[in-house]
Formats: sequence, C-alpha cells, structure tokens
Amino acid sequence: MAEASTRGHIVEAADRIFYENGFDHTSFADIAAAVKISRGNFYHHFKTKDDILDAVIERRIAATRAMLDGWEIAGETPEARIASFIEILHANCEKIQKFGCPVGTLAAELAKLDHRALPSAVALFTLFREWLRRQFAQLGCGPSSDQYALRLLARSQGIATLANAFRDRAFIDAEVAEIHDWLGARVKEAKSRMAALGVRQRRPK
Amino acid sequence: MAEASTRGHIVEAADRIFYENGFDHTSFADIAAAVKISRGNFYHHFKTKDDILDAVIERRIAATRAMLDGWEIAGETPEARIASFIEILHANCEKIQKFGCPVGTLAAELAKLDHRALPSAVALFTLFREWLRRQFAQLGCGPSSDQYALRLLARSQGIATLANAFRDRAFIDAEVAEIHDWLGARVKEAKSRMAALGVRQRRPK
DNA sequence: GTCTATAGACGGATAGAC
DNA sequence: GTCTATCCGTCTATAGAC
Repeated sequence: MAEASTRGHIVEAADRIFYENGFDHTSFADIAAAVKISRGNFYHHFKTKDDILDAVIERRIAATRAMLDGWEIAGETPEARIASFIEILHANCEKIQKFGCPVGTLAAELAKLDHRALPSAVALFTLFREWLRRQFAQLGCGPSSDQYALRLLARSQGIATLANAFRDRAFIDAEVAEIHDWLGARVKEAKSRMAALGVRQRRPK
Repeated sequence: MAEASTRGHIVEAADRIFYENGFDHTSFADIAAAVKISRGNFYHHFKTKDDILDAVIERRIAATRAMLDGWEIAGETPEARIASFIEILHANCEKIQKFGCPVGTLAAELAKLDHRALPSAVALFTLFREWLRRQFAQLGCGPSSDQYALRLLARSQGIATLANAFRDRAFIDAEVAEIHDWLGARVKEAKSRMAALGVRQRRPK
C-alpha cells in the first residue's frame, strides 16, 4: 500500500526531473530530495538508476497508450484524431519551449549514452507511429500511411527542437497551422484516390 | 606553435566526443585520453569544462560559416544553394543515424542543463536560419523567407531525430526527396509571385 | 517475532578545479 | 599531483504492522 504509493511518487518525480534536467545529469539525491525521502529508502525500491529509467519509460508508455485511446474515442473521424495529435504542440507549448519534446530528447540522450534502454524509449515513438499510420490508413492513404505517419512525427519533432532553441511560441503556432493545412490536403488527396479506386473496381464488373 | 597545435587538438577531440557522447557525460579524462596528453597539461590550456565548450562552439561556428560561404560560391542559383543545405542530410547520413544532428542535440542538452552557453549554441541555428532566409529572399519569397527558412530547419531537425531513433536510412532518403519537391514548389510559387508583382509594378506606369 | 518501510552512515570511485 | 565535492552502492539501525 504505502510501498506502491512511495514507488509511484518516485517514478512520478523521476519522470519529471528526467524530462526537465536530463537522465544522465539527474542523481539519486535529486530524485530523493524531490520525493522527500532518504537515499537509503530509495534503494529499497530501486536497485539502480537504470531500473528507475525502465519504470519511467513504462509509465510514459502507459500514459501514451491512455492518451491515444482517449483520442480514438473522442475523435469522430480519422482527420479529427490526427488533428488531436497535432494539437499537443499547442497543449504542451510552454514545456516544449523550456525542455523540448519528452520523447525526442530522451531518445536522443540515450542514443548518445549508448544506453541499453534506447529501444524502450524508441518504442514510445513506435506507439505514435503505429497509431498515426492506422489513422492515415483509415483516411484512405493506403501504402503512404506509414510515410505520412513518420513525416508528421518528424515535423513535430523538428518544431519542438526549434521552439526549444529559439523559445518562439509564434513559430509553433505558424507551423501547427501549416500542418493542419497539410492534413487537409491529405484528406482531399485520399478522397480523390478512393474515388479513382471506386471507378476502377466498378469498371471490370 | 606547439601550444596552438595542442589546443587545437583538444578542441577537435572535444568537439567529436561532445557530439558522440554528449557534453555532460564527457569527462576531462575522456578528452585527455583521446588527445593523449596528461590532465596536468590539460589545465594549461583550459581552466574549466565550460571553457572547452565555448571553444568547441566557436569552432563549430567558424566551420559552419566556412561551409555556408562555400555553398554561396559553388551554388549558381538560390535554389541550388538551398539544395546544398538539404543534401547535408545525405552527406552526414551515418553520423546522424548514430548521434543525431550536432546542432540540435547540443542545444537540447544545454537547454536541459540550463547552461549559460545555450545562446551560443543557438547562434549556430541562427547562422543557418539567416543564411537560408537570404536564399529564400533571393528566390523571391519576400516576407515568407524567414518562415521558410525556419520550416526547412525544423524539418531537417525532425528527420535527424527520427533517423537517429529508428536508424532508418530509407526514411532519410524519402524525406530528402520530398523536401526537394517542396523547394521546387517554392521556386514555382516565387516565380508566379514575381510575375504578379511585375504586372502590378508595370501597370501604374 | 518477523517482515517491511524508512533513515542515515560508511567506503570506493570518479570528476572537476587548482 | 592533490584536494574537494559528489555520486553510487552497501551496510546497519529503527519503527511500526501483522
């Protein structure tokens, strides 16, 4: 009971501090101080820093799954659901300007550290990629769906990186608007594509 | 002479190791080992780790200036010069997959460390931004030039981040091709824009 | 009395600065 | 070459629950 609570508090604090200050730069003492427990107590819950990282990534994966499921339910159309994804750039605007994207910056750091948990961090990207691919497929983008998913992910990452560097909110707004336009164009493209396929499928009959 | 040479070797090694392993994670011993000098000799050239970082950023700024000047001379048209920028994603393909973009990952790390050198690192981005803005302006993109410069920078950053995470060379190739298409569209847009302006300017006369 | 959560101290290792 | 700070990991001690 108390264990689950304390452990939860540790992971929650570690998640935030890893995001704000980086994984490698964060010490046990930093996390312990944030949770207000002793370092001795800390080792009762986690043997190594890598164990905490694993727990943090698991927590992020669960949170991401929940968020994507929420969008799946709330969004009436694939277009609306993809738009939900684009809007996280607005929703997390302040944090992105201060610390960048939590997914992208963690993966980049773990790649430099040559850390064994890198694949787990990349799995977070894969969650988004697969989800977006499904949405584009439902939109009717066919074999281009994965490419569009990756492109949207990449553009979001780039916007986060530059917004972080330049601390520029207006830039985020402008790019988000442009991506919404791009999504609209994909919808139109898919519609005409489906119409052409419909003609082709009807012809031979 | 020997001093300048040793100092240069230190900065060169630090530049590479900061890129490959990250700034915070790199120790004096790591750099000293790479240059094969004693730690005592090290302090003769640099007082603190931050001093090395400053020197590394200066070096990168000089290298970037030289590269941009080279493109300016070699490229016949603004379109060709912008294409040179896009092609660095191909040229540095292997390193990007392993370590990401040197500019973006350094700025992201310094932002998390809340490091005083962050503005210097962002100046690297500004070099590219200003150069690209000038090229788009010469292309005839008018007031959209800075927006296009930022968009191209952001897309490159996003591609580097995802290529680093997924270690996917084919993704880089596909996105580079798409960005070249986008550039072609901007050229056409600028031409029709200039034609319209030409008509307007001639009419009143 | 045992198990568990918590606290705090000790030692080795390493990094940065002089 | 040395000094100091810090961090990691382990060890022991205490308090309360069952």
